[in-house]
This record gives sequence, structure tokens and C-alpha cells, in this order.
Amino acid sequence: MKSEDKHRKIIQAAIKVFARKGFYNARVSEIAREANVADGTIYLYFKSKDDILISLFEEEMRKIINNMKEDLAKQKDPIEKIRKFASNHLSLMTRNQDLAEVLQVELRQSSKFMRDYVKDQYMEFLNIFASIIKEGQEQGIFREDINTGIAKRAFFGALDEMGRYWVLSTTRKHSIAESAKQISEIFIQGMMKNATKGKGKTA
Amino acid sequence: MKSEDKHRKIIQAAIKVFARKGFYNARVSEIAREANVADGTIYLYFKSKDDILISLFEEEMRKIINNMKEDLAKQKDPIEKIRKFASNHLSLMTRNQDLAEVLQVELRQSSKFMRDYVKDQYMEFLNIFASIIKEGQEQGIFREDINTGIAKRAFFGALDEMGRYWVLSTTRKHSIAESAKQISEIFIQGMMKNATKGKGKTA
Amino acid sequence: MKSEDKHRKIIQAAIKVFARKGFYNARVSEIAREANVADGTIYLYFKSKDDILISLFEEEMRKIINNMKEDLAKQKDPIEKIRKFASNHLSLMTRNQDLAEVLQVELRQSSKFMRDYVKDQYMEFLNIFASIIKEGQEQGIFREDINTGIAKRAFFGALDEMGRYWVLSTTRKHSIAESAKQISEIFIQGMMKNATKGKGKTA
Amino acid sequence: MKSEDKHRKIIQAAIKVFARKGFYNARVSEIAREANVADGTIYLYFKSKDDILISLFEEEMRKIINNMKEDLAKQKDPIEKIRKFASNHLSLMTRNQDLAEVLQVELRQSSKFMRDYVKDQYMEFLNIFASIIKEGQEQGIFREDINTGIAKRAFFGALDEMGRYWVLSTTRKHSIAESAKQISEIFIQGMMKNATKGKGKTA
DNA sequence: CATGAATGAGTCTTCATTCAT
DNA sequence: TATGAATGAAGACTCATTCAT
Repeated sequence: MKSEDKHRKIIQAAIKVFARKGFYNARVSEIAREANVADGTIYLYFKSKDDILISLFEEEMRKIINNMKEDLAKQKDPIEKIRKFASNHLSLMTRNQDLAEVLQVELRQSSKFMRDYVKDQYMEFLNIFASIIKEGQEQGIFREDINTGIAKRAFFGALDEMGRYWVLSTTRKHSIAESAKQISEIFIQGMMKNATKGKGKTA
Repeated sequence: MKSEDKHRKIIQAAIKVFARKGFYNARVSEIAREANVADGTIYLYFKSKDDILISLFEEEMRKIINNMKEDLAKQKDPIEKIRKFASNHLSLMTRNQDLAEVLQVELRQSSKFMRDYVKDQYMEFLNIFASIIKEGQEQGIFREDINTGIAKRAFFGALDEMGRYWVLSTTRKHSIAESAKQISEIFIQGMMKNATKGKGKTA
Repeated sequence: MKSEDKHRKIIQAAIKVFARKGFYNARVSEIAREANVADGTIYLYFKSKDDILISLFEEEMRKIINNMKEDLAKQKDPIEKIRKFASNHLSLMTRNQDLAEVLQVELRQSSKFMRDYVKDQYMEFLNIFASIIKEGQEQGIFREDINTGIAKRAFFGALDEMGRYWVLSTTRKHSIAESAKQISEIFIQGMMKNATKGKGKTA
Repeated sequence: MKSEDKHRKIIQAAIKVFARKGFYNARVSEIAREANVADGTIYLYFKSKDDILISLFEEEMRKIINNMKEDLAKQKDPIEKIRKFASNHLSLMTRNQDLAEVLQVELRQSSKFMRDYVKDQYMEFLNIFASIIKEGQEQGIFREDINTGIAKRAFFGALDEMGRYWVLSTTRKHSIAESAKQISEIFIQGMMKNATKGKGKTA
């Protein structure tokens, strides 16, 4: 329990520092200071600086995935699910900007090195969206020729780029809600079989 | 001229090494070796390691932008332009994977630090797509409520994520051409006013 | 008594660990684990890691010296005493290899630092041999020109080097008994006045 | 040539510092300062701190062995060779005390770790003495039952212990020359077939 | 212009020691 | 007494950058 706390405290500190400086420019001693522990204490909980980043990814991605799955379970309509997916994912940026920045920036950065560690969860996350499309296809809502392997990446990339803009932007012209709506409506209409605009509440 | 050559040789070497190791794990001495120059020579052409990356971005992005603009100038139809945009951008990955990897991975990585240097060209690139949408809106093809600021990022993000997958993937299930087609059709149909599927040659 | 036990337990553990890793590469925590006590407990019995080594030397050397003196007290003949000295000292290696290794290797290593702490007992040990020579000189057996200060070190060094070989060697071509015999016979004959080979049982 | 110089300069500095502090307490930065080079320069010439010690051993032992072989080549008589061996080896201590201390103290210290690196030359050195004995046995001077494997170690150990005393002692009661003489005469007489004292010049 | 040997600031990590429980 | 989590000082090593040639 106490030990769990310190583990979390260090992860939280790391998120802050990585977001502020980036992984390579972050100093272990700075994470320690931010976590209010001694430098050496870090190494009681993590094998190395790399290990902090990896653990951070695994743990936070797990939460994000679980949170998304829970959130979507409440919706039945694939179209509503897509809307929910977009707003959920983008609102994460609002709620936890530091984490968003780390996931956005650092996840990409060490791709080759890190992808081994987060690939599974990254895929699991993408496949949530793939399932929605498949569902929509089975229900005759979405076109059969939509390739889920491509569409899931396109949708995630669209949201991600928008999130990146939002996190890094200082002006923030577009609200998160509006962004989520625009992107989901483009994809919904873009994938639909008949050319009716996305049904249900459009806002 | 001779001087120009060496500048290029170093940039080319840096693209290779950054792609292979990532910016932070790349050694200046390794770039020098790859470029067949002495370590010190690098500093006759660039102020610092950072400066190599910045110059690399500016020069290569300039080429990409010009190439894209030229390519699109041949098309009149906004819908065809979108298709062209997607295939042009994605085929870049095929033609120059190392550069793609650097732009994909490293551009993101140092976002805050780098954004100052590449923001303008990044925006210029995005705005090419924004102009296409606007054109389409003016021609009554695309919905008026499409926010070009959001849509341009969504489209770019979708292509980029797909490109990242393609660059980093070892299996590459989805062909570049198919990916470009799927993504552009989703966006075209997703943004269209009336519900006709994208006209013109769909495949 | 209980306290005495723990002191010993730690010394014994230290002997094992120092033998295995060497003083500098031994970890206090490893000694603690080997002794089945907590890290902090070590510091209830010893001032520092150095202090463990010093205490170890003092206590074990005391035992060795007393044991040697006792053993030699049974012999009257200086020549027999030399033989006994050699076999006693070398057989120590067989009986307690870990201790032998620590004394052999670590004693030397920290010479300057340690000499202050073990010098007295080291000298006492050497002087046991010096006394034997003196005895032999007084009995007219050994040459008068033998310098006991030199001879005692030469004899000790000869045994020690042989012991080191035996402890570190994996093949061990020469038996401890044969080594003791060869060395003592060389010294006996080498120091004798008249040229009779060492009298008494030569084997 | 220039590079050779710096290599030597660092080795010489290391000998001084290792002698003064011992290997583990020596700081790489101190070696650098002693050698008048920057810390990083050390690593242009040696892979690691360990590598400095290993290189030092290999190079200096090579010199010692060659010097000894040369020196002995001038002598024909095995008995004179033993006298020469002793005086040569011990006078090394006088001439290069720092080196002697490093070889004496540090060679022993990291025995298991280091023996792999110096074993061959250590054996080569020991075998010089073994050859002398064998020669003497062939000439009928030394007893046949002298085991050269044991005697070479005994002789080396005797000299070494005496050398250690001389290097570490502050009072130095026994002169190097006298020590060499005493030890060689004990071994010569101790190994001789007939019991005549060492013939030839006893001094 | 070109070289590449030299520099030395900078950081992760280890581990003897402490101390609250 | 005993514990073992926490401490933080210390050091080997790296590598971007410089500069004498």
C-alpha cells in the first residue's frame, strides 16, 4: 500500500517531468525532486529511467483502454459509439494534458524501442475502434469495403493529431467538443452505406 | 557548389542515421562517418546537432510542399485533389523511408522545441489541404459546416498514422495505394454535401 | 551470548562473501542476506564495512596464532617445528578455504590501510617462525648468519604463495602435504650449519 | 608516436595513483590529472578503468620478464642465475617502487578477476626460475626430488613477501642486497644435492 | 576549408549508511 | 535489539563541441 503509493507518486512525477522536458531531456533527479523522494529511491521502484517510461505507458494505457471500454459499453449504436470514442479520447487531453503529451510525443519518439512494450496495448486500443466498424458493417450501416485495419489507424491518427494540436497549441481555436464532433461525423458519413448523414443527435 | 554538395551529403547522412537510431541516440560522429567527413567538418556547415535536424526539416519539407503543390496543380477537381494528396503523401513513405521515419518520428518527438522551426512549413502543408476543402465548399461539393482547421489536421493525422504504420511495420498488410484510396474516400464521402459517393474514378 | 552469536554469524557470512566477491565487490546487503539478518543489523555489531574486515582479521588471526603456538608446543626439535609450521599453515587452506582466500587476497590488497590493524598479529605470527630459527641457531643447528628478519618473511612468503596457488588453482597438481614437505625441507637444509640433510623423518 | 606517448603517460600516471590509493580507491579523474589530460582522454586510449590496470600489467610484466631473461642470459651457472634472479627481482622494488606496489598489491587483490589477464605472463615469469632449477638438476647440482612447480612458487613467494615488506616498510632494516643474498643462499643450499654451501662468490 | 584528437560538462546509477518504526 | 525502506554522495563514462595543425 505504502509501496504502491510511492510507485504512483514517481509515475505521476515522471509524467509531469517528461511532459515538461521530454524523455531525453528529463533528469532522473528532477523526477525524484518532483516526487519528493531521493534519487536512489527511484531505483527501488524502477530498474532504470527507461523502465519508468515503459511502466508509465503500460499502466496508463491500461487505464485508458479500460475506461474507453467501460464508456462504450453503455452505447449500443455503432454510430453513437464512434461519437463517444472521439469525445472520450479527446477529452482525455483536456483532463490530463501532461499524460496526453507524454503519450502523444514520447510514445511516437522511441517508436522502435518502445513499440515492443506498448504495441499490444496500442493494438488493443485501435481494435476497440475496429470492432465498432465491424459491428456497423454487420448491421448493414457501414460499407463492406471499408478496411478496418486502415480505418482504425486513420481514425486514431485523426484524433491524435487533433489532440496533439490541442495540447501543444496556445491559442486553441477549436474546442475539444467541436473537434470530436467534426471528426466523428466525417468518419461516420464517410463510412456509411447509404448516403444519409449520421442519424441521431448530430451534436 | 562544392560547399553545397557537402551540406547535402551531411543532411543525407543525418537522415539515414536519425532514421536508424533516432535523434537522441544518433551520434554526430556517426553522421560524420556516414557522410565521409571529419567530425569537425559538420560544424563548418551546421551550428549544432539540433541545427542539422532543423535544417533537414526545413529543406525536406520545402521539397515536399513544392512537390505536392506541383502535383496538385495538374488537378482541377477538389475530389481528385484529395485523392492525389493522399496518394502523393503516402507514396513518399515508399520512396524515401528514412526521411519518412525522421519526419514521422522525430518531428513529433521534439514538438515543442521544433515547432518553432517547422511550424510555418507544417502549417503551409496543412493549408494545402484546407484550400482544397474550401474550394470544394465554394463549389458546393462539401458541406459548409466542415471546419477546415479541424479537417485538415484530421486528414493529415489519418495519413500520418497510416504512414507511420507502414514505415514501422514489418508485415505491411495494407498497400500504400489501398491505404491512400480508403482514407481519401472516407474523407471525401464524409465531407460531401449530397450523399453521392465520391464521383469520378473511385478506384 | 546471543549477541556473540550474531557477531560470529556476520563474520562467517562476511568470510564467505568476501571470498566469493572480494572486499570491494562484496555488498553489505549480501553479507546481511548470507547471515540472515537485516542490513541495518550489521551496523549494530560493526561500525562499517571496513570494520567487518578488520574484526574478521583480528579474530581469525588470533585463532590461527593460538592454534599454531599450541601445535608447536608439542614439538621440541626446531626442525620438526619448521615442518609442523609449514604443514599447519598450509593445511589451514584445506580446512577453511574461504578464510584462506580472504586472508590471502584481501589482506594483501588493502595493505597500507589494513597493515595498521593487523600488523601486530602479522608480526606475532612471523615471529613464531623467527623464534624457531633463533632456537635452532642457539642449538647450533642453523647458521648464525641467517637473518631471522629476512628468513621469517621468506618462509612465510613461500608458504603463502603456495597457499594462494592452492586456493585459486582449479587443477591443484601439488598436494598440500607434498608442498609443505618440499618447502620446509628446502628451508631446513638451506639454513642448516653442517651439510647434513634435515635429520629425522624426511617424509 | 604522439599517441604512444599519451598511452604511456596515462599508464605512468595510473601506476602512481594506483600505488598511492589502490585500484578501487583510485579515481579516473585523478589519473587524468596526474597525466595532465582530460578525463575523457583516458577513454580514447583505454576501454575502461579495468582496462588501464590490465594493460598496465601486461605491458610492465612483459618488460620485467624480458629484462630478467636478458639479465640471466649473461650467466651460465644455475647457482649464479638464482643469485641474479633474486637481486634483479628485488632491486626492481628499489628502482620502481610505485610499480612494485601495484604489482604486489593489486595483482593479488583482484586475483580471480585479473589472473585471467596476467596468468600467462605470471607463469612465464615463474617458469624462468623453474628452468634454472631444472638446469641445476640436469647438471647434478640440485636434488632430483625438488618439485619445480612447488619450488618456483616458494622462491617467488619468498622474494615477493620480502619485496612487499621493503615497499611498505618505513624503517627498512634489511637492505635489498642483503635480502636477496640471504634468500638466494637459503634456496641454493636448500636445493643442493650434496650439502656444500653455495659455491662461488657468496656475496 | 578540413581534420580528428582533446576536452570536460553532465548524468545515470550504485550502495554504504541511517533511522523511523 | 531488529528491521529494511530511504537516503544522497560519489564516480565512471559519454559525447557534443572546439581548436591546433
